[in-house]
Amino acid sequence: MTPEELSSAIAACLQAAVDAGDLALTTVPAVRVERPKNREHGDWATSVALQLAKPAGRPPREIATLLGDRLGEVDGIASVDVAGPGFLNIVLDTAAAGELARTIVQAGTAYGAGTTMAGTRVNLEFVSANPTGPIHLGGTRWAAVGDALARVFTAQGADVTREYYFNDHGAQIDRFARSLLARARGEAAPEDGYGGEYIAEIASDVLRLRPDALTDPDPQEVFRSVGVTLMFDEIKRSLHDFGVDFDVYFHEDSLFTGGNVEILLEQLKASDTLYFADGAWWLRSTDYGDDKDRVVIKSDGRAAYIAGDIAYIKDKRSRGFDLCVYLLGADHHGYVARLKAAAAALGDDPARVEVLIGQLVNLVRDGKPVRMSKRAGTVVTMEDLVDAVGVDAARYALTRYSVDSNIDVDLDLLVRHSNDNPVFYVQYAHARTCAVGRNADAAGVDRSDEAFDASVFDHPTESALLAALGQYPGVVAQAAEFREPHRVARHLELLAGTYHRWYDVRRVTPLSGEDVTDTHRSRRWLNDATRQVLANGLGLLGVTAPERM
RNA sequence: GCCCGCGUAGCUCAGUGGAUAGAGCGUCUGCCUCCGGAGCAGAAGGUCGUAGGUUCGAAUCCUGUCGCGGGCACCA
Repeated sequence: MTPEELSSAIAACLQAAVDAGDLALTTVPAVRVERPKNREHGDWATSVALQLAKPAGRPPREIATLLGDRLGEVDGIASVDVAGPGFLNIVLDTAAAGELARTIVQAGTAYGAGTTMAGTRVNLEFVSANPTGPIHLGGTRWAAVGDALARVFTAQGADVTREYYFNDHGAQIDRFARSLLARARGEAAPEDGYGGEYIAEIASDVLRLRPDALTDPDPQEVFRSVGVTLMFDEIKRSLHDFGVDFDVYFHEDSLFTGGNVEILLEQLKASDTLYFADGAWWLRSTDYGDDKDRVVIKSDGRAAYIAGDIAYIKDKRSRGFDLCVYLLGADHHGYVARLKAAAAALGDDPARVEVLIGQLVNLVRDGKPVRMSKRAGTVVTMEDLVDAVGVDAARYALTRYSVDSNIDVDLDLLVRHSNDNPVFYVQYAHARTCAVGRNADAAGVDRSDEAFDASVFDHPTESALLAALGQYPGVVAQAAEFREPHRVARHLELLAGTYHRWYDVRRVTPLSGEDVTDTHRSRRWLNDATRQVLANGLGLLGVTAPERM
């Protein structure tokens, strides 16, 4: 019995109590069951009776007793106790709890998948770094988190499009082009331009592809178009090597071709969300929490930057997405209100635009913060990080924290103590399950259906392991609901620890001289179920699940 | 000044209003005569920044306050 099934059973008992007139409730709430910290409190516990005390107008313990009596009759539940102020502590039949091992093995890679987002078409935009340089640490964090989030959404049945907004339109690109040109001519970088070795490399690559670049009538344009393409190819390659491939690379430039933005702006003037003042057209972004309204059409009649954002949202929605999610760094948090207002200006429901703000990554060296600067060349790139610790460790380390937290990355420390990364703890647990499986095969401990006897799982570590396995689907659903893939990583760490403790006290393969029994065979199921969940979870994070380390 | 996020063990961080607040790293003590010691068992270590409030119950919700990070253009 999984926590979800137990939760449904409790809800059913509540409904039955209401139907029988034992309990006065207008609505039966969602029932949350949790794993008590204290094992004395049973396998699972719920505080639903405490929550219902007020609406039902009854003392919590009375409700708990009434509910517990009904719950005790449910198949698979061994006992129900009322404790403390009105908690219900539930103990499952060993066999009912253990059945989960078989369920998981049979479900395979599908275990943990859900349907909470079934049928939802989601556009998930992340990274979207300007093609004026390689992806740095911050972008790397969003690549890891965004891709994991996409996988989590997909696991909940969503149809996800990973999208990268390619800013190839504005003044920063011009600065980039001028920087390349200056370098090719052997001049110093422009005052507002970009430094760094990569500029020299790209400049020389441009010259190799276009030997005539410097003598072209418009050399800067040559460096712009070829340079941006080269830079973008490099970004794509870094992302690919990082295990992140986008479905759509959207070029900002394409919004402006054919005068589409101008046409849109004319239409927008009719929107109540826009108004005319001081010679310009403004977006009422303050209605969505902005500090001030934003200019959409400047007084010179030209489109402001935000016009592109509006056109982009329109484009996304016209492609049929139900939900447009943006994953942005905290340095862009001012965008939230603007994007919501932009959706409203289009006559759209702002709730369809969801902006996730993640805190920034700090570069630290010897415990001291180092300011990253493209100009100064003190940027740590995605490639630097991967070179230092590898893709698995990098992705895991960037995904296991809440995006609400700033994280520090100390490259020197990472190189020195790369085993500190909990990814190895989790991967090791997976490799161990595989090793146990190999040994079991060699000893003839097969996994036949008729040999499975869940009632042998009578050790506390087995109860704990089954509980952790049972919680996994709920964790994935929560990760999707709250857009927090780090929950998956944290649960895998819990599961790995639980597995190690079980491994320490229970053998799958018999000692030499002993016979293979159904106890061993049943444990094989549990071992393999654990392997499956670890593999599924690591898969959601884009981290490999090695069979050997 | 205004807005957003954060403040939990020495360090890095988990913690959908519930029972005795957790993990990893670090420190200390044990465990390899049989499935992987990249592991396990145990110990030490906390006024959950701070002051109030709401609640039967607050690390969690609300308000003030202090500290840290970020943002506040007719730039893009």
